[in-house]
This record gives sequence, structure tokens and C-alpha cells, in this order.
Amino acid sequence: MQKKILLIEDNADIRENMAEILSLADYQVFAVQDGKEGISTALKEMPDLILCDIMMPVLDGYGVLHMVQKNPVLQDTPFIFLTARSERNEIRRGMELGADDYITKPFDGTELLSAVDMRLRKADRLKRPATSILQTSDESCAISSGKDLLLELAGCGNLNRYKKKQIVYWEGSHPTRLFYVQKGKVKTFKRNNDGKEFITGLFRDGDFVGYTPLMEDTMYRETAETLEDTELVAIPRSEFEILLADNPALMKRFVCMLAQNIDEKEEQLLSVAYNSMRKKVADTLIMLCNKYNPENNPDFQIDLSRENMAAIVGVAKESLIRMLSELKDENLIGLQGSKIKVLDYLALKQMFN
Amino acid sequence: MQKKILLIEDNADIRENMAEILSLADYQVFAVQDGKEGISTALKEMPDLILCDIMMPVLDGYGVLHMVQKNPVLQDTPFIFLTARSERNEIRRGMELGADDYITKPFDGTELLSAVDMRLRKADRLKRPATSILQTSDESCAISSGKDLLLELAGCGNLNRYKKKQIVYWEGSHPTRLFYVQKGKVKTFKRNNDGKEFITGLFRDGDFVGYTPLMEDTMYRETAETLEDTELVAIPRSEFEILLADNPALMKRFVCMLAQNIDEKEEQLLSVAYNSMRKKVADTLIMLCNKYNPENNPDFQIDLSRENMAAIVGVAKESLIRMLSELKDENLIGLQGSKIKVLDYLALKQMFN
DNA sequence: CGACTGGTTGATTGTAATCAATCCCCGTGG
DNA sequence: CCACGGGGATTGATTACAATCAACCAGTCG
Repeated sequence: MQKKILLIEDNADIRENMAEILSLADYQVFAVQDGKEGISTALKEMPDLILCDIMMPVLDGYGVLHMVQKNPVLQDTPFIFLTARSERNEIRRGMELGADDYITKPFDGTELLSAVDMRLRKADRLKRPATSILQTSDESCAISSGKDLLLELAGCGNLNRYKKKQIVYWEGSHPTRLFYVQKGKVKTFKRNNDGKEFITGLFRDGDFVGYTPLMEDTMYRETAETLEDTELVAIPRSEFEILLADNPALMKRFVCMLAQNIDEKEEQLLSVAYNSMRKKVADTLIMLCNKYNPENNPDFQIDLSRENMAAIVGVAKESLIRMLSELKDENLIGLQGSKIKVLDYLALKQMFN
Repeated sequence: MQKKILLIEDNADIRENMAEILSLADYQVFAVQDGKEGISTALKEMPDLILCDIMMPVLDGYGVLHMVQKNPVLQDTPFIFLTARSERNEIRRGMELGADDYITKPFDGTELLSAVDMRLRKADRLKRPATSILQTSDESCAISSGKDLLLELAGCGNLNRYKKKQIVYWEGSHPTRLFYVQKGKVKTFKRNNDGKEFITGLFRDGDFVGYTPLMEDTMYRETAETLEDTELVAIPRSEFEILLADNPALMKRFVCMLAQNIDEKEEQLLSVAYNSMRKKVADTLIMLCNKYNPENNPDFQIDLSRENMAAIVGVAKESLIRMLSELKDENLIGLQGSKIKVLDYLALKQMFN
């Protein structure tokens, strides 16, 4: 929605110039030339933000700010004042009266816009809580309604049994089916030049595997292998395509899966690139918990070989092991044989570099 | 009730002096000496206000502010930063990042106390339950048209001009438009815990920016900023959605873009995780050539700051620079000023770890 | 029993991050 | 015109961290 900005400034040149910049940035601007008019316009229009000069005839900026603060319906409106570049004291006085930011004149368009934008964002955030609740409930609705469709889709293929460590498909081959995990675990991975393996995806019962190349109509870009004895439903490509074409809701589901996948990968990129091993390991533990123990069962243990876990984190197996024992010493996790139990979820989650 | 104040300042004298003043004014002060400690104390104590120096080792003030803003439980805590008297730029940068006020050093006790007091009062006021939550979310300006190709889609928004280094959208905000680059360059990036930037996408004329969150109906997961003066076409969300729904071919195009995106990100993950810096830099040079010089013009030069290029590779700026000069010594690339010319494309492409 | 797989620990090494200083180019204002 | 300041780019010195190599241990399967 277009935001309303009230601009109070006595100098006509400056006023028009600013109004123009703000209009170009797609704000709805109400420009007035003195404090009194400012207050009345504010009450009438309920702007989302007020820009106000300090030095003005009739009612100066401090006066305007004071009145705004006193009025319950205006007092949470972000208030930015305008001042001559050098006047440090003016600035301090304004801030101490409760302004949210200031712009110095002669001003720079970018400065103006970023200051305005930031204060609007801050104000928005404070208004938000109710909205976010709506959104989450909304989202979960969409998921549950889509779920039936997915199950239906899963019903129309034939079941295949795979033993532990069996290859489901190879990188470079062309997809002829979509897979649905009925039971078990599957990983997808790529190898780099010198053969080191990096796990790009982990799948459990209820997940679809191998849809990306189907949607984009290319070959597999990674290899898929079972992590334990697994049952997969194989849905013929043709069938999948027919369903997808006839069924916008199903399409929507898969599009969301793709998009979410991108988000996850980006997050992971950031982490792999810059975070300490300690944090990466902690993040991975959290990810594994969320994936395999969403219902938060306190007895849950992560069951994944060190090798595979290292290939998820993107570090050497030995380094991972060392980090795990460090975390054990700090009582953040427990190690039972090769299984891992998360003891302090929060500490892991808030770990930093 | 006594208010809690978190003070983050590396200089011991200043820190103790400020802590004393604040204690005398009956605040409960938690004084720490660096950004990391600051964040952990903040999470533990949930202060009512944060005072934070900008120039600090390890994690600077901007980094702290960034983390605070990202954390939902801390983001509404008033944040005042401390800076040397003269540094106007520092102040502006801090305010634009969302600080609430600043104190200049050497500071004056009254100034400190009134700034603190004002921000606490403002915050208190905002904590009261919001009165009018019911924001009208209807921005449906249904303009249906028979256009069905990407370029025509691009034709139906309005043109905006952006200067170099301007933000197009912020991580965490909600998308209202799809952007199409008419002219110029845009990057999208995320920051990790300690504020290091990682570039997740580079866009040039002819590219669409910001479609992922639109397709999955969620907020932006990264920030977009222009790399040079840029013209963007902004297509209203409603319009995009209508077109997408009516037009399977358009949908298919965007789905392919998503899927390709995943492939690229996976490839990058593998590379960031295991390849030597040498290879990562070579790969990035190749990528930049393919992106900005697809027609293989021999005079082409890569024009990108070292800072940004390092944020693509995912390494420190200095390391990148060293590697570039190594490559120059081997005559694989040429450096003219800050521009880079690829001299031996094949050798770079076939580089090994 | 012996071969094998997966887990663990220690010692060493190489690479890249960090910190600090300097340089260079450019625009600006006296 | 020149001094100045700011933003990049660069170089050097030092440090921290994780990869690697090597050895050893503990099950377990045939």
C-alpha cells in the first residue's frame, strides 16, 4: 500500500524538491508550509511518517514535535526533522525531544529516501504481530489442503524396495519418474573434482525426490542413494505431467517446494562460506532435529554416519568428530555409540561463530 | 521498575565511566567489551535498551545492530550507538541501519541520560498493545491484459530510476512487486551473524529480480541493492499473479528459472564447501564472463569492486586480491585499475584444486 | 579368527582470515 | 592550483583453524 508522508517545510524550493523526490519513490506526499497547517493535516490524513523542518515561522519544528507526541493517535508516527547541516545542537535537541531521525539540508536524495524507508520499516514492524499470526495459520491451511493431492499423486505409482546404500538415480541420467518416499531415508549428493562428496538433500518418508529436473526438463544434476532400507513409490513422468497440468493447486505445491529449496540452499551457502565449523555443525544438528524430530520427542536421537554428516556440513570427517566431542564435553549433545542426542537445543540454535 | 541497559564498548575507561553515570541514574547496567559478548548478554538479560560503540574489534557496532534487528525478541529494543564526535558518516550509516539515536564521544552526562531516557519512554509507549491493527491489505488493482510473454510482462509496470548502491528491497519485508532490470546491475545478498555479506544473485538488464518470494508467497529472504545507476520496471504483484494464473507458458518459464536457480546454487555449494580458493576465484571469473560477456567480446572487462567479488566467491577481500595478483602474474588475467580482463579463458575454466 | 567398516585421537601442515598500514585515485573546496 | 579527505585497492605480518596423514580401537560379519 502506498504510504502517506507529511512534509512540513517553509522554504518553497526545498519543499517542492523533496515532495518530488518522495513522489517519485511512490509515496503519497502532503506538503505544507508551516507548523500549524502541519498539525491539522496530520490529524486529517493520519500520515505514516512526518518530515518537519525546525526553523519555521508561527510554530517551529520543536513545537510540532511536541504536539505530535502529546496526541495519542499521532504519537507513534515516525518523525524525521530537517535541519541545516552544521547545527549539531539543533539535532541533539530534536532527538532528545523524541524525533526518530533527522535529515540535513542541503540533502541528498538517497539519504532522504533511506532515512524515510528505514523509519517506515521500523514503524511497520511494531504494528505487525497480529498480521503474522494470520499468515501462519493461512499457510498451514494451504499445506493441509495440498496434502491430499500429494497423497493422491503418491497413490498412482508402483512401489519399489531398495536396500541400504543403493543408488536410486545417477547424476547425468534423464528422469523418467518422480519418486515418493514411503518409508526410509534417501540422500542426494554431488562430488567435486577430487571426489569429495557433498550432500545436497536429505529425504524421509513423505518427501518427494527428484522433481527439480522433471520441472525444468533436464537431466539429474546429482546422484540419489538410500541411507537405509527404503520403499519408494515411482510415479511415471507422463502421469506426473498430466496431473500437474490439470491441477493448479498441485503445481502451486511443487513451485513452493522449489522456492523453499532455493531459500534453504541460499541460507546454507551463506553458512558454508562464512561460519565457523562450530556454528555449521550446530546448525546442521538443529536442521537434523527439525527434519527428523519435528514433534520434539525428547528421546529422539540423530542416526547418521559421521561420514554423511560431514558431507552435509561440508567439512572433513575428523574435524566433525572433534567438534562433536567438544560439544559433548560442553553437555550440549550426548553421544551414544554413533547416535547423537541433542541435550541443549536452544544453546545450539543460538550458537555463534 | 529498574530498567536494564546493556553497554557495549571496548575502551575500558569510557565503559566504566558510562556505567557509573548510568548506575547513578538508577539503571541496572550490563557492561561488556565486545560485540559478541554484547549479543549473548542481550539474549540472556533482555535489556530495555542497548548502548553500543561502533568501532570495535571482532564484531563491530553495525554487526551488533544487524543481529539485534534480525532477532525477533530483540528487534524492538531501543538501540543507541556511540561514535566519535566528528564522524557524520558513521552516524548516518548507523541511523540508516535502524539505530534509534546516537551519543558522541567524548560525551556529556546530561546528553547521555536524556537520550537514554527519551528512547526508553518511546519504547514503553510502543509496547502497549497496538490500537488499530486492521490495516487494509487490499491492493487489488485488477488490470487484466492479454499479454503472455516475459517482455510484455516487463512492459506493464512502471519505470523507476535507482542510483548506485540504492536498496531495492530489504530482507524480511514483504514483496509487493516483481522487478525487471531495464538497464544496470543489481545484486542480492544476505549477511551472516557477524555481518559478512554473501552475494546470492547478480542481475543485469533483461533479468527478473525478486520472483522467488512472490512464487512461494513469503517475505524476501535477501536484500537487493543496485551496483550502478539502474532502471527497474516494477510490476505490481496482483498483475503478475493474474498473468501467471492465466498463462501456463509464463508459469513454465518461471518454474524453469526457479529450477535452474537450484542447480546453480547446488553447484556453488559444492564449490564453496570443498574447492580451493584458487579454483573458486577462477570459477567466479568464468561465471562473470558468461554472465556479462556472453557474446565473447575480446575487449570485455569485468567491472566489479573487489569487495563485491569477494562476497560472491565467499572469501575475504584481501585473500581475493592476493589470488587475483597471482593469476595476473601467471598471465591468466590482466588488471587495469580495478577492472579485470580475462586473458586465458580456457586455463581458468580448467583450473583444478 | 581375520578382514572390514566406522569411529576416534594425535601430530603436523597449509591455507586463508585478520589486523594494520600504505597507496592511489578522484572529487571538492579553499 | 593544491591540499585534503574518502573510498578502494594493495601489501605485509601474524594467527587461527581445519585438512591431512597416520595410527588405533571397537564392533561385526562371514
